[in-house]
Amino acid sequence: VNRSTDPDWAEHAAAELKAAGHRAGGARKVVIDLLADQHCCLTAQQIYDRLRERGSVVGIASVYRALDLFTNLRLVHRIDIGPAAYFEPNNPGGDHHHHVVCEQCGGVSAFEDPSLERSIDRVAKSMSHSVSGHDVVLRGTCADCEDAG
Amino acid sequence: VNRSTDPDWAEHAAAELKAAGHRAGGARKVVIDLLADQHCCLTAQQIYDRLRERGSVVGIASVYRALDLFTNLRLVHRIDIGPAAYFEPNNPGGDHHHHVVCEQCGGVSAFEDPSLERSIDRVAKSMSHSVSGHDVVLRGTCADCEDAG
DNA sequence: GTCAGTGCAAAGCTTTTGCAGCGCG
DNA sequence: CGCGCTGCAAAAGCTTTGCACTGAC
Repeated sequence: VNRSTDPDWAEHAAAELKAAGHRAGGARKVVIDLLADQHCCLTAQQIYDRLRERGSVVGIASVYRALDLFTNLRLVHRIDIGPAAYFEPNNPGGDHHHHVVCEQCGGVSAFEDPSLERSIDRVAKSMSHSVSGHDVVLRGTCADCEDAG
Repeated sequence: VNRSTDPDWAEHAAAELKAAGHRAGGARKVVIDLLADQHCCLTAQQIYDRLRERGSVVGIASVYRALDLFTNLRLVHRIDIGPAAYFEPNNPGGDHHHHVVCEQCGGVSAFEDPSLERSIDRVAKSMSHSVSGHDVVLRGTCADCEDAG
């Protein structure tokens, strides 16, 4: 769960945008490229900051608009953790994972577990609600903070 | 997962507050009583509105302060869904459940599944992160919206 | 040339904080 | 009768929206 740089996803996202009738603006491109480089989820603010560090001057409103569009097209996945929303590439097919949050430092990391997925799928099928997606968030203290505290 | 009114929890919460050295203010009491009456989680704004409907004039700041205190004492459980935080009584021992959100109407309902819990506990134990809690959120379309749409 | 996409600034929500006064213990 | 709790109002995040302008097609 630590793959960096996913050119396949970036291409996939660009193709889906075009297919949905959207033009290829500059802000969307750099947001896609940044997301494709990440190994875990980021907030809109983190994306904005990293883009500016890289020299891409984009407005934060464009970051939000891009993320909103990508989320609606199911190109990115949105996770609500505490007061902010986190975003990450939604890889069609592979790499389905969930998140662990450190209550001390706020750090977010990823994990995956096929048998947990099977449990969730089974529950989802047994409900009257139709279920199209899910999220699991574990909360606790990460190894670093455990050592420090 | 549809038990309304939980006087046991209200008593428990009051006792824990006292034990932690807190005074019994009016705002905290009505928030506890309201939460004890609910069958599912509420946002701070919903709690504020329902209290005023009932004739309890409390400031929304006091609602937030009460919820923050209760969460720290682990008397209530906080769930982040979309842009807002939801709160519900944290029943010691029984009634551990999770939530399903309707993407159409925004409605939140509860479900429980012991085998899902076992899956999560097993994953939690296998991590370097120490894990003290977790949440599962399913997203989809509820039966009513499915019929309507 | 048209209109989607963009950046900036202002506004909207949720949540937190400052402060004076009330009231529990 | 002190200090914790409360309500109001102002402020502090996160996110969305209005608007004029740029640039993709």
